[in-house]
Amino acid sequence: MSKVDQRQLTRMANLFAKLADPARLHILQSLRQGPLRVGQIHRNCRLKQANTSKHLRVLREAGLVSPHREGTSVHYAISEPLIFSLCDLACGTAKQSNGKS
Amino acid sequence: MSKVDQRQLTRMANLFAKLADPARLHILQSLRQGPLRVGQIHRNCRLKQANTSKHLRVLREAGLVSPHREGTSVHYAISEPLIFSLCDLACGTAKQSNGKS
DNA sequence: TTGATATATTACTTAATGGTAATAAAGTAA
DNA sequence: TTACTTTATTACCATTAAGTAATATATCAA
Repeated sequence: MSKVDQRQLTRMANLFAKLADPARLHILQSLRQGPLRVGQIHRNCRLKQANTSKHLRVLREAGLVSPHREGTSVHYAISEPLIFSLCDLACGTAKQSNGKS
Repeated sequence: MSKVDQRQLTRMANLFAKLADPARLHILQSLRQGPLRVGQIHRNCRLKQANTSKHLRVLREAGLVSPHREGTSVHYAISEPLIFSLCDLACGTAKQSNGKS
C-alpha cells in the first residue's frame, strides 16, 4: 500500500530541506549556466563569504554541487542537474500560494 | 540575468520547507488516493493526534491540502496535485545521495 | 442540558539552523 | 621563509520548528 518507506521519506525530506533556503536556491540558480568560483558566487548572491561557504558545504554534502580546486580558488559546479527540474516545478507551484507561517 | 527574484526564491524555499518533513510527506502520500479523515491519517501515519493536526495546519496554510467538515470529523484532500510531481522527482533524486548533515 | 467523539490549540521543551565575526587553512608568488 | 589571496571553519547568538501533554473547541446524540 505504501509506495515509499520511512527511510525514503526521510531522504526526500532531507533533500527538500537543502532546497528550503532562498540563499541556497540563489546559489544553485547562479550555477545554472556553469561553474563559478566561490568569490563570484558570494558577490553574485550578495552573501557574506563565510555564509556562502557554509551553504556550499551543505549543498556539497548533499551531493548537489561539487568543488574543483584551481589554484587558490575553488570552482563549484552542479552535480545533480535534476534539482533544476525540482526548482522549476516549485517555481511554477509557488506563485501566490505561500502567504502564512 | 536572474530568472527569479528574491521574493520568488523565498516563496520556493517556503514551499520546499513544507515538504522537508517525513511526517508531512507521509501525510501527503496517504492522501494520494483520496481524502481521509484526520483520525485515519493519524493512525495511518502513526502520528499523535495533536501532531497530525499541527502538520495538517501547516499543509493547509500552504495551500497544499484543504479541509472539509463532515459531521464531527474533518476530511482533508490534496488541493495542489503538482506536489506529487515534486515528490516523485525528489523520490528519484534522493536515492543514496543524502548521507550527512 | 449532559455525555461522547473528533479535531484544534496552547504551553512547553528540545534540537536544528542561518547569519556573523574572527580565525584557520590552502595555495601562490616573491 | 614572508606576504597575499581565496576559501573553510569555529564559536556564538537568535530564530524556527517538531513532538508532546493537557486543554479547548466543535459536532452530534440522548
